[in-house]
Amino acid sequence: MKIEFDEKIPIYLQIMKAIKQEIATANLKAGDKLPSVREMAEILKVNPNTVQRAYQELEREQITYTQRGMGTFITNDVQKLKSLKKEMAMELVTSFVNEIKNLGFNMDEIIEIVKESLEREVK
Amino acid sequence: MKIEFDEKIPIYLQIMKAIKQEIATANLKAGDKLPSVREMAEILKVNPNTVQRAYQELEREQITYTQRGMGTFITNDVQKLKSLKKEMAMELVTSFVNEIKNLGFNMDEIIEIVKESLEREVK
Amino acid sequence: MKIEFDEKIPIYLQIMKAIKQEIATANLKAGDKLPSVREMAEILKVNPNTVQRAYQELEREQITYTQRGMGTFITNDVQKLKSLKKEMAMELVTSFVNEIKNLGFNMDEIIEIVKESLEREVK
Amino acid sequence: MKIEFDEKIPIYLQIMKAIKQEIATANLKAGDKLPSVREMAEILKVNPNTVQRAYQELEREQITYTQRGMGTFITNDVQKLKSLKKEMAMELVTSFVNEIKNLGFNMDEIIEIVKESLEREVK
DNA sequence: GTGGTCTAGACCACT
DNA sequence: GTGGTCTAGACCACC
Repeated sequence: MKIEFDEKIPIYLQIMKAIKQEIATANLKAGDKLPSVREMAEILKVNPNTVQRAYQELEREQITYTQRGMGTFITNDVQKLKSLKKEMAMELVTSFVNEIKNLGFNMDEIIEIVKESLEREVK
Repeated sequence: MKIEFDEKIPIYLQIMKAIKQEIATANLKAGDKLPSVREMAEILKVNPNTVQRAYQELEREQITYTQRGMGTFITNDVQKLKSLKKEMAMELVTSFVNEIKNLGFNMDEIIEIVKESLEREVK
Repeated sequence: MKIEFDEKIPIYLQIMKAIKQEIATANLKAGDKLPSVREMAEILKVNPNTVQRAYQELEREQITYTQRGMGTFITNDVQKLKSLKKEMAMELVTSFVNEIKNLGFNMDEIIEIVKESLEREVK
Repeated sequence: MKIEFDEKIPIYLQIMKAIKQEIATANLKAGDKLPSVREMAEILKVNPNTVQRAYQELEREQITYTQRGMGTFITNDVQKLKSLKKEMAMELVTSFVNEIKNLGFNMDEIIEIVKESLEREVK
């Protein structure tokens, strides 16, 4: 796992997001062990406390759980994991749609520019 | 102008964004006068320093200019204003497309969920 | 505010508890400002980060809210504050009753020893 | 013996407590043999090291003793066992009374809510 | 001045 | 080796 850190956003949030993406794309699955706090800190060239913070918040969101002295693991609640992907997508889409509407685009125009953008990526 | 402030994002950024949206939707046009710092602060129930900061940044981006003793005005550079809308849209779209791809969706799925989301809004 | 720290329990939890007690006893009321992180750290002879952690958790429990650059305040949700005292009392009582029952005491005996204990305190 | 483990409290402490409760309720009596470390670990679905630690601490408190090759036994010091129950009860009561007072309840109120709680349990 | 984040380094308890 | 907590000290953005 590599992350291009955006200076403007707290690192621990970016770590959380990266892990959630790994889950959404099924690179991380139910029950999988995350790298230890220290390992992950090493990998990301970041202070262990920062990783600790990210793991802590993930646990609070019940995306992970920790076993004392054993490590941190992805939750076994498969339902939770499924809905996670859906939720993340929904949040992205609705906030995008809202914002773009605020700029005064109508439905057809929105579809249009999304398509354009996608085609550009292909090239 | 009313803003639902998101506590997690700097208020001055949210003010800037709102003003840019007003421009994009042509509610604010070239040469229009913005409310004075104090008025705006009053309207938004916000510290005048915060409005000041927003205006300052807008000027740095050459979206507004100030005339001593007269107030702050939208730039007369119509070209600038047109490209503003385009830029904002492009930024929204590309970042959205990137993020949603990171969740493992492919092009067709993306178009699909955007359409779904738009239809839901209509109802 | 002074706290006799119990070495065995995380300091930030003890700070949270102390603040909750201040609320329960109405020493802190809705809207009151808490000492700044640094002030409180000074008062309690504790690292600011530790106070920060306590304040953060209190905010997550919606017992406080923060205003950027202004400080940390007790929530204005009076209902929340009322229920807080009740909840804390309930939790104490039920866990106490459960534990003491586990030791094999019956209802009359429990009442008895509580009374004894209270009388002893009086002297 | 089954234990609902609270993740936040050291498991060995919870095991110790459970055993003490068995003693207090006379399910375990002077001279009784405890399950072997391995058996207990099997029963509780716990690491043997953890059980080992619990047994060790109980011995340090002179609540149990071990006989080489024979196993771990409840002490024969009946006096010790009797006082154990009393001590545990006292500790529970005094800490409960202190805490509830800190919430601003007076003696009558305390008796009142304990009674309420007990009646609720009966139903 | 205010809270928020981060690093560096340390100690502890649990497995 | 694992996570959890704490200190010390620093920098930043916001009001």
